[in-house]
Amino acid sequence: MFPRETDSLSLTFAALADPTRRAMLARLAQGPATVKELAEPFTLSMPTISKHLKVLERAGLIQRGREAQWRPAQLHAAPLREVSTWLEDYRQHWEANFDRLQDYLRKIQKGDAS
Amino acid sequence: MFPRETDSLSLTFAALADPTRRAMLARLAQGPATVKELAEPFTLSMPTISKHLKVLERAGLIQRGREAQWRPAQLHAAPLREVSTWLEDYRQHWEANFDRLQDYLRKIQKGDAS
DNA sequence: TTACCATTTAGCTAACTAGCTAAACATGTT
DNA sequence: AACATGTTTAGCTAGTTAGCTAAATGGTAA
Repeated sequence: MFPRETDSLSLTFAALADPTRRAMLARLAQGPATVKELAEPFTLSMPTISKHLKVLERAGLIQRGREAQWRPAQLHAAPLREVSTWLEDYRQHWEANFDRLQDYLRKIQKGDAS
Repeated sequence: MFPRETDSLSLTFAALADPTRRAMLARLAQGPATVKELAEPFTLSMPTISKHLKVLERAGLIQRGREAQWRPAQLHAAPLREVSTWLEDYRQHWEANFDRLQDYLRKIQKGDAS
C-alpha cells in the first residue's frame, strides 16, 4: 500500500538476509569477480544471479565495472560499517552472561529475594 | 516456488531490515515492555505491532512472558552476536581507507605504474 | 455476569521477492 | 557478416510481507 522502506540500513539488512547473496559477498571479499564466476557455486539461472547482484548493488555493497563483455563486481564494504555501528549499542546485551544478569536484576527488583 | 530461507542468520537479518522493528529493539534495550508500550511511538494498528513482534520472536531477538493480561517482551540479543561474528570477516574491508588501498593494489597489478 | 482493557487471530489487499524461460544486448573473434 | 560468449531485460508464477478492519480471546474489576 505504501512504498517500502528505503533507508540505508534497511536496504543493507534486507540484502544480507539471503544466503546466496552472503556467499557472493564472501567470494568478493577475496577479490573482484565476473558474474559467471559468482554464479559458479550455485545451481541458479543467470538472470537470477543478475537479480541478486542488483540487490547488492542497490544496497551499495558492491560496485560494478565494465571490461569488454564482462561486468566485474567488487565488494564495497562501507554499508557494513553502518551495520557494525548499529550493532555496537547491543554488544553489552549479548556479552558474558548479560542476559542471565538481566534476569537476576529483574528478579530482585520485583522483591523476590530468593 | 521453494520454501524461503530459514537459516538463523537470514532470519535475523530479515527481522532487522525494518525500521519499526529496529526501533522496537532499541526500546527493549532499555528494559522489558508491554505490546501497548512498544506500539506507543508508532501510528500502526495493534495487529500490525503484534505481527512485528512475531517476526522478532521468530528470529529469537525477543522473548515473551505472561503477566495477567500483558505479554511483556524482552530483548534477547544472542542472535546479534552471530551477526557480529559474521561481520568481523569484513571489518578490514571497511576500515581505514581499505577500499582505496584495494583500488591501488589492483591498479599496479594490472601494470599501470602511474 | 457484565464490562473493560490488552492482545491475538482471521481474512483481506497491495507490493515485493526469488525463481524460471526466452529473448535481447554487448563485445570480441573468425 | 556471422558467430560465440557474457550479461541483462521482459514477462511470467508462487510465496512472503506489511498494512488494514473486524472479531475473538484472556484476564481483571465492578
